[in-house]
Amino acid sequence: MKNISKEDYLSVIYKNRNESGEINPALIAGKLQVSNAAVTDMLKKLSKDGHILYKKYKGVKLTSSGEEYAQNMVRRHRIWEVFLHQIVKLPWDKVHEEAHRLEHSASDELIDRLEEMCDFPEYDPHGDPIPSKAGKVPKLKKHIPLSDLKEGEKGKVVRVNDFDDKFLNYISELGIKLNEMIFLKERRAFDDSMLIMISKQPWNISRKLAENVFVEVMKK
Amino acid sequence: MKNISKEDYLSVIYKNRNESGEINPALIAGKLQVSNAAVTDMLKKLSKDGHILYKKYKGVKLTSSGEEYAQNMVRRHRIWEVFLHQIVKLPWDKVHEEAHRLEHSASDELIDRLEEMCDFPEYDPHGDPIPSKAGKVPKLKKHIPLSDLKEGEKGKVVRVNDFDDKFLNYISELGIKLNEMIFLKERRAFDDSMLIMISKQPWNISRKLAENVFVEVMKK
DNA sequence: CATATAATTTAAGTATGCTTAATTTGTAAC
DNA sequence: GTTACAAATTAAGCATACTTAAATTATATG
Repeated sequence: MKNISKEDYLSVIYKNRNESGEINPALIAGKLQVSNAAVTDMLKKLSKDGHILYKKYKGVKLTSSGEEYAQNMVRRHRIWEVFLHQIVKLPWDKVHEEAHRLEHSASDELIDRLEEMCDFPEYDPHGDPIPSKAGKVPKLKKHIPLSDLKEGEKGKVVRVNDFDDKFLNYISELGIKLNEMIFLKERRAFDDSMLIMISKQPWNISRKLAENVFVEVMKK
Repeated sequence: MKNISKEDYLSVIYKNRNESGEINPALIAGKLQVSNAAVTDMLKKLSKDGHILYKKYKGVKLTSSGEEYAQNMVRRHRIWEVFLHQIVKLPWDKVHEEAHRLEHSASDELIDRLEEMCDFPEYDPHGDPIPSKAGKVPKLKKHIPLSDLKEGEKGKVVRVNDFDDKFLNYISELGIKLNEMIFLKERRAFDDSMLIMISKQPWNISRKLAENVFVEVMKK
């Protein structure tokens, strides 16, 4: 129970860095709901531990050691999510929060056992890939945000952002879940909202919502 | 993830207080492997929180609020133990350590769900009673330490102390487990050891070991 | 009943991970 | 190329939960 904060920081860096592997302190602060000063503090420690490359006022990047550590934390989190959903039968929109608390506590052996019980899943209940014990990360099918779907197109939900519990709760009420089909009927330019159909039910959704649901475009 | 230490202190007090509900700081320090000074420190905080009655140099006692809190922690721990053993199939002697890490993290809702999955167990894998959500603590059958068994008597294992992982591991190797029959063949006065039979296998065990295994005396 | 000793408490100090406020730096706009 | 602004860092301080060493208290024994 010692490295909870460090583990959280490394996870956030791993999950939110850009294509070149960099991330701004302010983004970390936002995700973790702490001050920028707290982030600077922790970056120094992580740097001293050899988990990140860090130059003052320059970018932050994971070292291979940091990458390994972070990837393992992400693995732990996602395996807990699958386990809680698949075995314990917690609802899809509740597992994120619970898994976040448990991910720091379990032994590696328990995580491996849970993975086995879930039959070595490749994706978590939100569609995010689960790194294997050996460090392999399953590839996702090509997908785009729902907000980029064109009028008249159909998409299959392959991933949703789990940035917020209320968001998950809400889309779950709309019937949005993994592998569900969404048909984009109409876009309303004036407020960027859009009318979608989910199993014959029409819903009007905001751009913000659509940006956090990812679909594989289906041929008509 | 805030009250880990407080929760541990309250659990230890709950589980180790004497018949009049009191406990010495030194015993707490021993169980938690911290200094006596650390205990004094925490006792002040727990007292300020209203969880214990505490007078300097006098005894320590749980208030009803502290009792409730502690009992809930014990409940959480023991439900995790049963779950890890019964559902996850971890070996009997491994669940204590793992449960200890998880007990602080799960939500009350998850604990209730795990309890339901295990079919509302009354005892954990070491024979300790599990307080119900309503606060009821199942009674144990009348039992004595194995060290008090007389030569020629037979006892059924109803409980073992889970004070130490190595201890559990060792007795598990001897074949000692819940509901197992133990026959006391001979006592050796000179070193307080004793010769026992477990499913036709003889073992010589120390007094220390025998003091931590509890049996229900069986009629011949 | 004085005193020795063991348990307990206090005092001072450490590490971690935060906070707010002040300062420094990088960069984008003029 | 200044300058203005936002982002990042430093500084000072706080809470938690420990540590060791010194002081205090309870009590057990002669």
